[in-house]
Amino acid sequence: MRRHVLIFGLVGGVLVASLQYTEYRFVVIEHSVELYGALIAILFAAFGIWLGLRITRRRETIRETVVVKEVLVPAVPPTPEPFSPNTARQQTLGITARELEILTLVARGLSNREIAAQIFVSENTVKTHCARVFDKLGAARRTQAVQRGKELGLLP
Amino acid sequence: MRRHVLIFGLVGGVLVASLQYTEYRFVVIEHSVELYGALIAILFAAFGIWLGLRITRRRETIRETVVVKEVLVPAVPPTPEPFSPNTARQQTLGITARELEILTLVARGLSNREIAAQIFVSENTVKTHCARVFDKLGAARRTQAVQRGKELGLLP
DNA sequence: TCTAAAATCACCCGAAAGGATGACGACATC
DNA sequence: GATGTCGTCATCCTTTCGGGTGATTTTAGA
Repeated sequence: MRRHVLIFGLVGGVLVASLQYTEYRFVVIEHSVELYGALIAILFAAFGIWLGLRITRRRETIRETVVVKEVLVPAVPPTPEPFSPNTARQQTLGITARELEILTLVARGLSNREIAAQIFVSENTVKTHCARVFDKLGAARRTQAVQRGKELGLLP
Repeated sequence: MRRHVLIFGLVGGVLVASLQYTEYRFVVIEHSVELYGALIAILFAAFGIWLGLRITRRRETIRETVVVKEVLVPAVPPTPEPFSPNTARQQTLGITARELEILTLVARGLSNREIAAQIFVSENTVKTHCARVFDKLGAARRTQAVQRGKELGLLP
């Protein structure tokens, strides 16, 4: 995580350097300092948002694994079907929270690339999670994994 | 996380300091646009981070003790849910019976080859049916097609 | 503080899937 | 007979998936 700050520093440095460079070539002529500032502002605001999302993402997915609720299933389940995930089964299969998260995104029909973009990781990482969860589910394809996941009550 | 903000602040400070330093050493020309830009950059990066934290700061991490408890559910047959396929929707989408048949097999997690073997046609034919039904469902992948099919009531 | 698990990322390779297009025969309908 | 739909099959090409391996970083828990 420290790495992000480092990256930030580097990017900032490079940006400032390049800005200095281009400054002396184009921008300064038109004295559009406001535009220049706005550009930097937008750029860094976006970068900051990204960084904020990235460093907090892991915080929210922290260990919410074992919150086994002692829920009594009503005799006549209401129609909305809240879907309580079968955490016990997930435990016995050794499927991590992250893996299940990827699996749900797979079930929504997303490609590895789309999943990667959505949770801010590389496509390779998504593939790794997929491979692991496929192995744990005994599935050879993502469609099969989704089917198994629904059978086992891991997915709604 | 506080630590990271701290580090971030430090890096930012160093950046500004070095900028100032170099500013006063070499580029003492009247315009300090770089410093201005750097300041804006840092300011808005911080703002972005704050924003990112804010928009994702919903639930605190909850940690509870593990109490895996088997609850005896009042025996209620899950109500097999006869599942009447939404034929009307199928009609409006122009999905043929054969295509829906292939789609259900896709939903079961079978590969094109397995489907071909099961319904005694060539793999190419399966691919053609798949392509057609994907097009009609507006899906790019089979997982997406399955998801759409369930949403539309075409699949159980 | 040390250790094990989890998460991250990369690279390679082969297989599977998907897109585009064309073709052919069966069958129904006009 | 002409037309249209459906099912069948093919080829070429590109993209995506999946398996395997190895590595580093982060986190949790003892």
